[in-house]
Amino acid sequence: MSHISGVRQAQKQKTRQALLDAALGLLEEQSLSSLGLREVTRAVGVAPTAFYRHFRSTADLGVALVEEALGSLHPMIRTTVSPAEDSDERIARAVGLIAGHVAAHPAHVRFIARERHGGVQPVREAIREQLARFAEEVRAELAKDPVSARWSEADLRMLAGLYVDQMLITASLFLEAREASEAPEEAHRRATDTATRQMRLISVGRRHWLD
Amino acid sequence: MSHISGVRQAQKQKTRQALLDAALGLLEEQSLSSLGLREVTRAVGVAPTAFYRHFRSTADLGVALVEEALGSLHPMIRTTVSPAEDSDERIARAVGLIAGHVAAHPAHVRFIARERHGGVQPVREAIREQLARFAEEVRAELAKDPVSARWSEADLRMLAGLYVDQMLITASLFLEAREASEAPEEAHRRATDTATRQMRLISVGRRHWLD
DNA sequence: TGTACATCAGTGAACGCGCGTTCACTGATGTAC
DNA sequence: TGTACATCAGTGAACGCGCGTTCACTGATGTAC
Repeated sequence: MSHISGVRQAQKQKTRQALLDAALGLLEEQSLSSLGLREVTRAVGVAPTAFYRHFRSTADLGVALVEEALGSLHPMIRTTVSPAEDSDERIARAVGLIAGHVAAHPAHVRFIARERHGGVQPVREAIREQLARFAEEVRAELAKDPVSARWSEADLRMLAGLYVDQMLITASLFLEAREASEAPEEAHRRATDTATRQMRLISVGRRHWLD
Repeated sequence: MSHISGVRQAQKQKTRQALLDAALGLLEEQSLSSLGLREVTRAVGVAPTAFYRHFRSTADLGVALVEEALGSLHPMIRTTVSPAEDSDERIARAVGLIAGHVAAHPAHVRFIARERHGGVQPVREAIREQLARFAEEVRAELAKDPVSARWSEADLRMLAGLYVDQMLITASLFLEAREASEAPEEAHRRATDTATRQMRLISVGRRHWLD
């Protein structure tokens, strides 16, 4: 079995993951465009030159972080959108799922929010592509819903985009609440309240779209 | 009159503005957290040490850019929100105003989008404060509208926040359209279409909020 | 199983370079009389 | 108006430092027989 997994490959993978983890940690307090290769290797405890065995540049590492950060979002998005009825319970569950995701992966959420419009073009592009895939998934889920029966394709795409943007806004809001110097619990409560009301308004708009 | 304006003060102001303009230009291709003081002075053609006569650091310059970039938005926001009826013409005019603003000040829009969640804390904070002021202005305008007569304060604040976020999303969309390598005109048209549909959905939600 | 050779993840020295910051300075502008 | 002094925006040399990248290397892991 050693020729399938391989001690060497496993060790390499471990170092690669350590570089990704260290970079993600360092990116809590700066942007990718100012992240240094030596900073990352120093944090991991390997020689600077080891970096090149895994990534061509910090931009390249950033693209890998996009896959890692947004890969974990796919299941959550499906769960958030899929149920049929636009009930308050459904909205509460969606908001709770987003809050839970932010609590579980704050650094990933921060990275995406920061680099979505950040200074590193290949990373922006990678995020844009992944979000477009999310929007398409959401659109497909919405299309299944009887509520959307008479909706045009363009309207469905518009609504899917609105949902994806709203999820990111809500996630950012929860992230800011975590970082609030005073009363983060109160900030979290307010974030939940605002997100819930906004999603309700979008739901109301959806329900009456074809009136 | 020279002791009021002052040749010296005028020249200083001119250099300061040149530093701000040069920084804004450099920030089209990177984030503030990687912007170097020497880069900025080199672009202007002054000695690196001259920078300190105007700003304590690039973060300090960034805060000044926030004032400059968001100051110009206040009048636009008022015009966008103020009219009473939720007609399609009103939405078309709002989308047009945003598109015009992006065309007139693309670098300012990019700066705000990039640094809103960027790696420089004082700048994030300055943007957050300015956007909160915008949201409050919007809330006050909405409150005047008869449509909002029976709305709660919390609902008005929620809607104001939704409008502000939506304006930023729309502005980013127009910015991306400008940068689209292929068919930027087509991208602009699609941005207009998406933004219009999304604002319509929010309007529908608003109209039926108290149903 | 044992041996001989190949691979390749990680090393460590070295490089040239641009960075932010300090300091004493210069000379045009401003002020007092 | 003219003179003598004060102010202060911008200068330029110098500093120590960390950066990204190159290169030949080492030694553990993998492969062939």
